Amino acid sequence: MTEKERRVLVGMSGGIDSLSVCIMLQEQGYEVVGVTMRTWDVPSHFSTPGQEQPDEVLEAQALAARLSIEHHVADVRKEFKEVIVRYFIDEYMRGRTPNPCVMCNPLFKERILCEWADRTNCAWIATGHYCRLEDISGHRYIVTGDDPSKDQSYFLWKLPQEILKRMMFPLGGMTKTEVRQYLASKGFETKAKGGESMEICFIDKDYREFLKEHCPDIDERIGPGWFVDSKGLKLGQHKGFAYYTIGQRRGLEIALGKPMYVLKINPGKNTVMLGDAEQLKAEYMLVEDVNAVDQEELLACNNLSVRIRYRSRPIPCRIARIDDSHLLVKFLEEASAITPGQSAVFYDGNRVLGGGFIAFQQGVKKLAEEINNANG
RNA sequence: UGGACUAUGGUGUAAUGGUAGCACAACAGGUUUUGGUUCUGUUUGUCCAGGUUCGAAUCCUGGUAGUCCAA
Repeated sequence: MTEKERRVLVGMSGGIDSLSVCIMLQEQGYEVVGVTMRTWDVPSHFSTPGQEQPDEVLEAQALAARLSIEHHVADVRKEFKEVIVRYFIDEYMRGRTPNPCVMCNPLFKERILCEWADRTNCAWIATGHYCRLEDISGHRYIVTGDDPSKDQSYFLWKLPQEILKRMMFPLGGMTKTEVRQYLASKGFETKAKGGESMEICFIDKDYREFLKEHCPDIDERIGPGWFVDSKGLKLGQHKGFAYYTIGQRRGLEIALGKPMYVLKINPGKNTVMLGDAEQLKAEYMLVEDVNAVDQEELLACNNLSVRIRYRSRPIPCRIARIDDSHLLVKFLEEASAITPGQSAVFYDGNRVLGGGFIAFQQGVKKLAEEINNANG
């Protein structure tokens, strides 16, 4: 084993999970280097007057010092704003619902960790994600973590093979409870009992406030419009389509005697369509920007299921290829609130075969019929 | 302008003269590495002024407002 292969870079958030990763890898004989990314300064994360770094960065530094590991702070605020925050705002302005964690992991976090790994002579990169890796016939797959309530494979479908081949996810075989117990047994009792680690997440409170702050002309660009029903009948006024997302119920400020949900957002007409829970259900969906470990395998899989949002069971499905980056998905069980912009992640059992982003669903039924006719 | 009807939380509605209830909305909390969902909890009301009654959302009188029909 070369010197480089003994060195592993850990993305340290200052939280419970990444700390546990550091300790575990140290115990396994690795030389651990910690990197903490300063992505976005959330005002509430500066709890002491005059401090220059946000709390999570200070916490990570303190933990690294306690473990006597080399530690760096990567100030990536500018890029984060230009890439992730920009994407986040643009998606809402297009009438879609962004999936920032999905974009952030491959396009940002892991890429920057790679750069730092090269710079610090580390062969490996580790994070505290709850998922596992499996190598099958030359491909490396992400597999769900063993703690079903914590599994984070959904957010990682976009990671390319070249990055995956350097990665380690030491927590994939553990439950959150086990991680806490482990941490306590290593002398971090207080930390182990602490609340969930504070996210490195730029949404402090409500994303709507965030949009207004960082897109000051939003209300000029997309002012109030109409809530309509599925027949186009006006139901009331909305505040601007960017403030809503498919499946949303609360915050509509409209009383119709039964719960109403956002069915569709039409940015062209600035209308937001509402309906009941029944109308939210879908048989088909269109997925774009498809990215598979092995496209042939994905298309041929007959045990396929798809997750259309984090924290939901994968839904059994069939897929048909439309072109290189588009798929038509047919759900075999009930699916609800198909939300453009969110990720669709395909699984064979617990193994991620690929994913894509949910597209606008215009014409999806017609497309499905055409494909059925062509095949039948 | 004549006639008829109605008036209950933010909205829509219930309550033989006897504790004003329901749904939706709103708010708060829990859950949660995106948004949304779900769960738990909470607030808010009898148009106004009189009268009858042990007791009025309910009955009576007047006012006010709205809707409908007539012109």
